[in-house]
Amino acid sequence: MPWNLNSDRPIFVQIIEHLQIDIITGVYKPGDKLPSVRDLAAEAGVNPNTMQKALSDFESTGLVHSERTSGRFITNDDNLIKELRKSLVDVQIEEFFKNMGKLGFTGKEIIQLVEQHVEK
Amino acid sequence: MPWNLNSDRPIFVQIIEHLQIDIITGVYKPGDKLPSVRDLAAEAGVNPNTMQKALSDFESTGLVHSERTSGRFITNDDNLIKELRKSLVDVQIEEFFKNMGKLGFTGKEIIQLVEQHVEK
Amino acid sequence: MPWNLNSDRPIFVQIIEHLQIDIITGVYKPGDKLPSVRDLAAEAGVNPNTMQKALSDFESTGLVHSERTSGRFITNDDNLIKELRKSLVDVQIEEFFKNMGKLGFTGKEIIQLVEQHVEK
Amino acid sequence: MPWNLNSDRPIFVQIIEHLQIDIITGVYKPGDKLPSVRDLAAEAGVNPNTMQKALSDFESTGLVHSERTSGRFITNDDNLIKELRKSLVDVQIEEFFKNMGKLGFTGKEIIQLVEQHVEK
DNA sequence: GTGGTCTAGACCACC
DNA sequence: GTGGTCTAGACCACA
Repeated sequence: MPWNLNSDRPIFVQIIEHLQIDIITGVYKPGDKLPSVRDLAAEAGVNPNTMQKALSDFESTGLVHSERTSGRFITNDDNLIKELRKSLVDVQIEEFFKNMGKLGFTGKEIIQLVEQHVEK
Repeated sequence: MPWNLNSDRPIFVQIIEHLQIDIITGVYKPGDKLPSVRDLAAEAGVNPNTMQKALSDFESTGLVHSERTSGRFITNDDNLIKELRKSLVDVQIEEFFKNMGKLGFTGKEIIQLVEQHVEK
Repeated sequence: MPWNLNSDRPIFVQIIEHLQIDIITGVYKPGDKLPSVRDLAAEAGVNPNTMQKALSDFESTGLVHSERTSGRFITNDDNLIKELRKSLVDVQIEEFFKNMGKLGFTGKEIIQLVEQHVEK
Repeated sequence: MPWNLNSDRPIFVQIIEHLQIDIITGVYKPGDKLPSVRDLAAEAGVNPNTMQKALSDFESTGLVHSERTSGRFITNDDNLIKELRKSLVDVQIEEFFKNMGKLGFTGKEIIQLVEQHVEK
C-alpha cells in the first residue's frame, strides 16, 4: 500500500494512521520488527525526523515499543490490536451516523443509502 | 442546535458547516435574512472577525449573498440547496466507504455493520 | 528559579520536570497562561523546537492545554495538580527507599540517616 | 537478586550498579573470584560485549581487578568497599533531599514523611 | 503574535 | 546500524 500523504493534515498523523491500518490488516504482525526509522522515512518520502515523531507519538498507544539499539517492534498483545481494530471501526461508524444525523437522516434512510451505494 | 466548536479544526470551517446544516435542515429557509455578524458571533461565542471570515468565505458558494446595507440573505434558489444536500451526503458516504475499505471491509460487511448499529 | 539544564538527561525532560515543579509550587497557578513557546525557549536558553517538544509532551499529562492561537494554559483542575504533587512525592520516597533497601538498610536505619542529615 | 534491567538507562551502567550492590552487601566478598564474562552475561541475559564493557569500566574504580589468565577478583581492600558504601549512601540521601527541596519540603517535613512511610 | 509542522543536518550512546 | 536528541531556520493557519 503506497503512503499517499496529503498536505491537508499533518503528515505525522497520516503516518500514524497508515501504521495502524498496516497493523490491523496484518501487514505487520504481533512481535514483528518494524523497518528502521531511516528506512521508513525513505519509503514514505519524508524527513527522518518526521517519521521519528510519528513513531514516537505512536508509541504512546502501546502498540509499538522501541528497544533502544535493536529497533521498534509491534506489541505481542493480540488484544490491544483487536481493540484498536474495534475502536477504529466504531469511530468511523459513529462519526458517520453523527454526521448523517445532523443532515437529517434516520437510521432506516441511512441503511437505504448505504445499500444503494454498494449496488453501484 | 448548539454550536459545539472544537479547537481541533479551524473554527471558521466549523461555522460554515454549521450554517450549511442549518440551511439544508430548514432552520434557515430560502430568502431568510441572517442575523447580523455581531449577533451570530455572540451566539456562537466567537470573535466577530472569525464569524466575518466564515460568512464571507461562505458567500462564495452562492448559498448566501449580502446586500450592501440590509444584511445577508439565504439564496432563493431551491436547486442550489438540494445540490448542497446531495453533495454533503455524497461526501459523507464516500468518505465512510473509503475509510472502511482501508480497514478491510467489503460492501456487504459494511451493510451488516450499519444495520447492527441501527438496531442498537 | 533558574533553569539549570544539564546535558546528562534529555533537555526536554528536564524542562517538563521544571514546569511540574513550577506548577506544584504555585509559580504558575491553575488557569494561568504560560509564556509563549518562543519566550520560554529564550528564557531557558534552548531552541524553540526543544521547548515546543517539551510542552507538547507535557500536554499529554493534562496539566496544560494549548489553545491554538491564544497560548498555553495551566489546567483549572485543582485535583490534578494535587495528584501530581502527591505522585511526585511518592515517586521520590519510594525510589529512595528502594535504593536504600538495595544497599541493605532497614526502615529504622533510614530514619536515623535522614535525621542526621537534617541536623547537619 | 535478579538483574531486572530496564531499557531506560544504559544497560552497562545498571550492571555496574548491580555489581556494586553485590559487593557492598557481601554477595561477593573481598578476594572472591567473579564468574566469567560469559557466565555473567548469560546470568544477566545480556550480550557478552555489554558485560565486558561493564566489567572493564568497573575496573577503573579499583574494586575489581583482572589477572590476565585466571579471571577477575574483588579487591582485598576493605576500606575501598566501605568508602563505596558510604559514597553510594551519600549520593542517595543528597539526591533525595535535593529533590524534596525542589518540591518545597523542609527538613522537618521530610523526616515526617519518611517516618510515615516506614510505619506503613 | 500564537502554536504547530516540516526539513535539513549534525551528533550521541548503545550494541 | 539502531533509536534518540538537539539546533537552526523556514513556513503555515489562525485570531
